[in-house]
Amino acid sequence: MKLIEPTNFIEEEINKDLASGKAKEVITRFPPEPSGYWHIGHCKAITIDFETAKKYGGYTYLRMDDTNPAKEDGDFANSYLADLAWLGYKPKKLIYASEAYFDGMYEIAEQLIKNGDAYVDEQSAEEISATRGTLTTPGKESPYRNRPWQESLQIFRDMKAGKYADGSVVLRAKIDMAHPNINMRDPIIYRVLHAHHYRTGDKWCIYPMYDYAHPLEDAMEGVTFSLCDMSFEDHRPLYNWVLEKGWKKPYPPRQIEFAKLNLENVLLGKRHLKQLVNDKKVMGWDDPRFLTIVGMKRRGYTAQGIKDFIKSAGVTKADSVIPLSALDYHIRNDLNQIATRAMVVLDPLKVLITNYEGEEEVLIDNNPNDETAGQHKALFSKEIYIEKEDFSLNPPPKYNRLVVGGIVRLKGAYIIKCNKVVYGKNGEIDHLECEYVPNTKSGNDTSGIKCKGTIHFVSANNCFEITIRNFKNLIKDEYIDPIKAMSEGVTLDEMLTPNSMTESKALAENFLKKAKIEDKFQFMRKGYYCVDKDSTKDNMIFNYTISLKDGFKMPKPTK
RNA sequence: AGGGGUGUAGCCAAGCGGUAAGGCACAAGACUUUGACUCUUGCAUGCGUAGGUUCAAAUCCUGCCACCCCUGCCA
Repeated sequence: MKLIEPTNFIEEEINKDLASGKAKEVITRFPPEPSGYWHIGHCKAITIDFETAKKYGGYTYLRMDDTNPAKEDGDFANSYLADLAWLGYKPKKLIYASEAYFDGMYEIAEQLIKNGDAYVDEQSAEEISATRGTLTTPGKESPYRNRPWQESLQIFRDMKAGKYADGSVVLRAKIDMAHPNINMRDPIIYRVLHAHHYRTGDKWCIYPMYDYAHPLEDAMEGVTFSLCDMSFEDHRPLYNWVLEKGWKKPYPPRQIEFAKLNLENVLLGKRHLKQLVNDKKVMGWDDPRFLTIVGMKRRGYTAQGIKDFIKSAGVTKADSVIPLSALDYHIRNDLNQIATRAMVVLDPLKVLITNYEGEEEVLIDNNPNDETAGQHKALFSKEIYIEKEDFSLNPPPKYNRLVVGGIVRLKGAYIIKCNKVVYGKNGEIDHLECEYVPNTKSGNDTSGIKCKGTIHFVSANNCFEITIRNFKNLIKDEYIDPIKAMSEGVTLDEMLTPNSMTESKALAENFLKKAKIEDKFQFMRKGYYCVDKDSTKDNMIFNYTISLKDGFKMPKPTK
């Protein structure tokens, strides 16, 4: 296997192992426990696992790390397959650790007992906890620690046969109760659990612990590099101990840790998201305000944008917190290349073109940055709607939209001049009276008139009402680190932005009637939106994905 | 003297003894029939800190400081 030009420390380590012959190929795994929905943090791990292996011509397994029947559920496992496919990754194989490796792990456990490397402890959970010692003091050895291995083996077999109650006995690795690393103080490697497993049913009533299971799963699978987050760094000595005592074969897997992804003003914890779902603060796990995969997908984020963001963040061991603006950048960047342009007036103001009768087609580029995207037809007619904020009675400096007596270009159509503001009974502006300049049609402008502003519009004869779902960040700006805030006593409720989801109506070009769920559009000059799954034939709902960058700083109103 | 990690700009991050890449954000300007996109320019005499080694140190050595993780029969 050839070496590559490393782009991060993990690849440097892999290169070293490949060069020295410690490893022969790069096979990785992504090992979720099927007990919750994936979020953007998982995307980082997934991306690293899959991209790293791919770069070396290796491959990646998707392995359900389902060693705890009390927490796991097959629905989650199925959701992962869909999420992974959406992200654009295809695992070499889907493996359920429970089905594939439980037998092998059990055999190895018996071997460990026979070798004197593991023993059955009959102390209570409280006793085990109390004798583990503390961060600064060593633990005490269990009275069962040096019992004959034959005794341990017999009990272990009886545990497996169902003769012991939950919590009454455990199998422990015999390492060192005085070890400065607490993980090495005779860790429990098997516990009794009479629970129904979503894959293996009632076949087992003893289940291996993570620290014992993970290295053996990796080894049996043929994984060569087991990449995980920094919180497992302290577990690496145990990972290696299990391999050394239980696996004993050449080319064991190597665990390498990297720092996980943290974002400002974002809550990702399963517990907290679940609370928000249960309390009906959001629409569900796929709420567009969540950075779960299903949430981001519904919001209109693209897999490409998410992956670009993750790659841009890099792979290191240092703690970091990335502002949301970095994610926004990559989402916009990708959407800019793929989203179809459309004209939608979010807050309509009626305009009558006094010197125009009838109607005519105008052509709008589907994507000015992509010639192959084609064009679609919009309409110009006597009665149109423009955005309220595109007209001003007392314009701020550098305002180049419509003012009384001023001109503006209607995107794809004519230049118009505003002659009169017509007020309604309540004193509000009812509509504008404008005239169009005949020889200024887009693509055919012979007038020579220079017009600074271009605004979007819809024709009354070519629009329909849609529903817009607007989103604000779920967490208030001041809570950059929500978990920390909670630890300081702030409640989840206090951190929530009030009315972070609102609905409004807008007028869209008829062209948008054909749009299907998840289709992505740029509402010109406003932002990116996508069709929500709640849409019906009579009520199309568009989710606000993200705004366009706005270089014009609208000054505060003058009065 | 518990153990394990990490400190480079507002935020990420290259750098691996030869004189601080790049991106985000921000600012100014050009272009523009989207105030988008694109383009140009600016943005660390400084690499947690104090010493030391060297012709030369973000890189090597020593001390100190700060922050993160670890006492589940969770993963």
